[in-house]
Amino acid sequence: MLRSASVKDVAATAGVSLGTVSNVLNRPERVSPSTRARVEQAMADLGFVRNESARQLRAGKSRLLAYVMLDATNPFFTDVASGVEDAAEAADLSLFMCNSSNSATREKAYLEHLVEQRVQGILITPVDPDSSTLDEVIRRGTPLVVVDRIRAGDTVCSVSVDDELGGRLAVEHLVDRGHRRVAYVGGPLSIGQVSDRWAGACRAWADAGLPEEDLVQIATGGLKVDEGRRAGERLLGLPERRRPTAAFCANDLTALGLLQHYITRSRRVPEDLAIVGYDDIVFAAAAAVPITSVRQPRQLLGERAAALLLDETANPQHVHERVVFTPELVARASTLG
Amino acid sequence: MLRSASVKDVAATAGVSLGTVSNVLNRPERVSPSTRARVEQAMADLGFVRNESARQLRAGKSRLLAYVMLDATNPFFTDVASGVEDAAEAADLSLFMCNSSNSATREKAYLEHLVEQRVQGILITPVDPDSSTLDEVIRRGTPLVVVDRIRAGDTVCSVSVDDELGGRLAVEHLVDRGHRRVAYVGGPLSIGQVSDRWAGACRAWADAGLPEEDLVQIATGGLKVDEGRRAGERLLGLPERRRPTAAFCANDLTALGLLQHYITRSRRVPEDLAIVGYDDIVFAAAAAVPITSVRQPRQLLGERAAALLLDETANPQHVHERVVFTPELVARASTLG
DNA sequence: TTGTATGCGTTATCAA
DNA sequence: TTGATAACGCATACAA
Repeated sequence: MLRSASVKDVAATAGVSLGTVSNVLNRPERVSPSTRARVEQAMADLGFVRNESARQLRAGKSRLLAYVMLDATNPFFTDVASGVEDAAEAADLSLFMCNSSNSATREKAYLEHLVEQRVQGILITPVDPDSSTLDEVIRRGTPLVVVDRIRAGDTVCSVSVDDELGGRLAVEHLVDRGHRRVAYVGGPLSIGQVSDRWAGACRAWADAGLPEEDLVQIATGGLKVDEGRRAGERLLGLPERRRPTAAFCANDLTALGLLQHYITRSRRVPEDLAIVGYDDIVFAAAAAVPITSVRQPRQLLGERAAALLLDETANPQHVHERVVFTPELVARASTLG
Repeated sequence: MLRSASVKDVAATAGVSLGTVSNVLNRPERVSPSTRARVEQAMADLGFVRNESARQLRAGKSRLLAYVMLDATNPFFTDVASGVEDAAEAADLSLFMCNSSNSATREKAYLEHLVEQRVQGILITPVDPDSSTLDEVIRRGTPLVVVDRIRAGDTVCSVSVDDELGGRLAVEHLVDRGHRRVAYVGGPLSIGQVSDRWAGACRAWADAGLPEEDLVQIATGGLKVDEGRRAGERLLGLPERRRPTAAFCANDLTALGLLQHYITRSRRVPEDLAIVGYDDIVFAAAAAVPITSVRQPRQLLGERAAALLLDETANPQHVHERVVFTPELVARASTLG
């Protein structure tokens, strides 16, 4: 099959004009049943498939949406993606999923491609929400919505979750459970999430009237399982009387690593260390000691972001919105004993 | 920005012909430095972006590759995807990632779209490798490679891992560790993987000269964490003298669920139950009791599949190949005590 | 009800 | 070195 059949080919074998074939495709009611049947037969015989590029060119716009994920190996983002997917499907749009893998270079290359593809719009969890790369995209005419991050200024819509509140919920819970020396595990602080959750943690700590120095920060270089393990090492390396009795981790991956380090060293969770994670990924609930975690409405995040994007493309009076969802603490054995 | 600038617009503002603009884009060496500068300036001023649809239409083919995943929430597939992504990037192709979420309907819709997009080729882990939907795609001219599944006949390339061998490795390991009553946890058997691993398990069991009835099957309805938990319930519901001392799970998700059920019931792993998983996802190694698992070369699977696809698109003498990789057992605490 | 003609943006061929 | 023109496949306005 060298070149696939075009409307012209179909027209020829059906013995009708090209316009009629097009009518069969787009306004079948205008075509008499008999010719329609003939055309449809010809299409079947030739294995005719619409050429989307040509349609797009003609239409002046595509029926494509794109979601640029920050890290496809983090279940949090695949859940967001699933929300986006549902929304795209409902709007009869195809979804282009890309994974920047936390690389600004890769992200930029993808954005370049997407703009060239004339996607209707881009949903993105950017490596750096304030990068000028995003402005460039907008300047060139592709609407963009930031997911799970906040961007300074009001040039785009964004959908996120209140991370400071999340941090507060986590630490309030630990304080309620009687903990008076707590570690915050996460990093780098340059990630908005990490610093906001830390800010919320500090706030809750101060509100409880506890001394500042008893909320310690275990700074990590990232938010993967391995960094959690290393945080465990550092905690166990502290002299016992100064060692925190609870840890609040900036995400579940680090929480899982930390849990593993403690358990494999025959420490008990929550007796030796209570743990709170963040994101409530399926593996948090599935851990040997189910992990208390701050849940974010992941699917909803994706769905809502897609809705904003669609509004921006369709509605001339669209105004940029900043949607902030509320997180929720899910208490499990890792803090309840 | 209503309509983005075209080559024609660029030509007009630069005061040159349309052909010259095209030359600047595609054969800059043919254009005198001064006019080239003028054209480039105009492109910058107008925010010109190539229209990929038009290029595609003109070229007669796209620069798109697609990977249709079976389940984006399973880390196994995101790792395969990352391999595909690397290969696509190296070949300067964009990658369209889709997620069928185990739904044949959704899969079909995606394939339809992809064929219309004239993607160069499709990598797919199909819901049903023998479905005629795949034939339809091929018949309409889009090359296709099956990933992590095998399809009867030789109409397509496929890349997979020897699941029977994997099953054998798992059970041999358990037999070596002295287990004489073992459960196989997984289902439904209609999934090739599940039945092949079971076949391998049986083979190893027979080779060890052990009585058939002591390798028991705990059939599950799927391969998620929850099914693992339920399998745990069923195991603990057995009278102790007939209860298996080890379980081989058809994937890590079920292994994690099973592990959790045992641990939260204060059973010990591996003392009360040794556990072997399959896939060696990051969460297997990260479990409180690190899980022994059969590792598959996930990234490589994706890369190799992409390579086969690219060969099929570029090489007229391409012949379909069936690549089978060898799995490897990674022993950890869940069987080593 | 059906046919004809035009243009979307790009690239390549050929002429100037 | 640059310019004019045709073609890719489709959808639509308009003519028959």
